[in-house]
Amino acid sequence: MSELMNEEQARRYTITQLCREFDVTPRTLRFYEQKDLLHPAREGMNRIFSYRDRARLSLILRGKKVGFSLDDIKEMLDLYNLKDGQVTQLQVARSKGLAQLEHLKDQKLALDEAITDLERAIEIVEGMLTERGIDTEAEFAQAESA
Amino acid sequence: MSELMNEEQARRYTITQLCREFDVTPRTLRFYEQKDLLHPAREGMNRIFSYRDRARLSLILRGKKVGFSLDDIKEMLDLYNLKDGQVTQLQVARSKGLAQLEHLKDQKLALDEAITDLERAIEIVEGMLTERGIDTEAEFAQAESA
DNA sequence: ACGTGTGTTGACGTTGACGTAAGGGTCACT
DNA sequence: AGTGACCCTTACGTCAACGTCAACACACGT
Repeated sequence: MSELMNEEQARRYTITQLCREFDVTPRTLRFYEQKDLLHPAREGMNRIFSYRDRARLSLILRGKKVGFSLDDIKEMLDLYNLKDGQVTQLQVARSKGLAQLEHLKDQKLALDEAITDLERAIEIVEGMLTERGIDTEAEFAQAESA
Repeated sequence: MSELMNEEQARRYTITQLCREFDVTPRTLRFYEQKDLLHPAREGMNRIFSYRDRARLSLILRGKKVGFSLDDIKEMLDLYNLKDGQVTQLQVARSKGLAQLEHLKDQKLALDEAITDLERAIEIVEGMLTERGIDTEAEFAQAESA
């Protein structure tokens, strides 16, 4: 490979480069382009991702990690271009964030409830088993994935 | 015996009765029948759900609540009929329960991480907004500037 | 010239749990 | 006889976020 990395070339990424860096598949990046989340240029047939694309991808994945839908993410990302000092974008992001946060907290409540429910159910089942003279202690978790 | 039979016979449910009681739609019960989770009898064209069906539905919904898939639920429910003192059924239920419990706990860890991530992100956004002289103190939001 | 590796483009499949449409029957009241 | 409530059927649609092909293009090294 060439030793000189001028700035322009440093800010260009091929699809597999980005895939490796962010651990996603090419299909995913093409999907994001199709969804208008990324806008890679073309060189012949091949996609060329810019530094901006890379930054957007990073934001997309972070957004996904906290449970935003791709549509939500697109909405927030699109506001980058409005340039009213980015205030609108920030306000939208904040409001969406607060909503999502509430959503996550609701999920957490439901999840905690599910966990205690399930724990209690398992205890009942184990009680029924020991009643029948079957040992349920110190067994290895039978990792039976069907 | 005859009185008991009468009581048993009295426990017949139409589709909408069960729907109202468990807050599900008719489509759902038909779907469960199609998936072999419920086995209502017919009277003419109409489904007649027995007390057993009602009990199964209750179990189905409880299973769903703790995150079991319908396939898992079916597997466990089907073991009711094997009658080896129900030991097999209990053992399968226990093992599936433990697996699902681990799954839920994993989810909980991810969820907690997502929540703190999102909280931090919101703080950053709010910081950027107050920097721009915009008020972020919403009326019902509990988040105050630190 | 050849294979290998990397890229491209659709188009269809997957998963889970149903929803919806479209059409029609039966029954009790009024 | 009409109205409305309830019931049935089959079949296709939905959502999210991709996965999985198939078929084809291009460059590189040998």
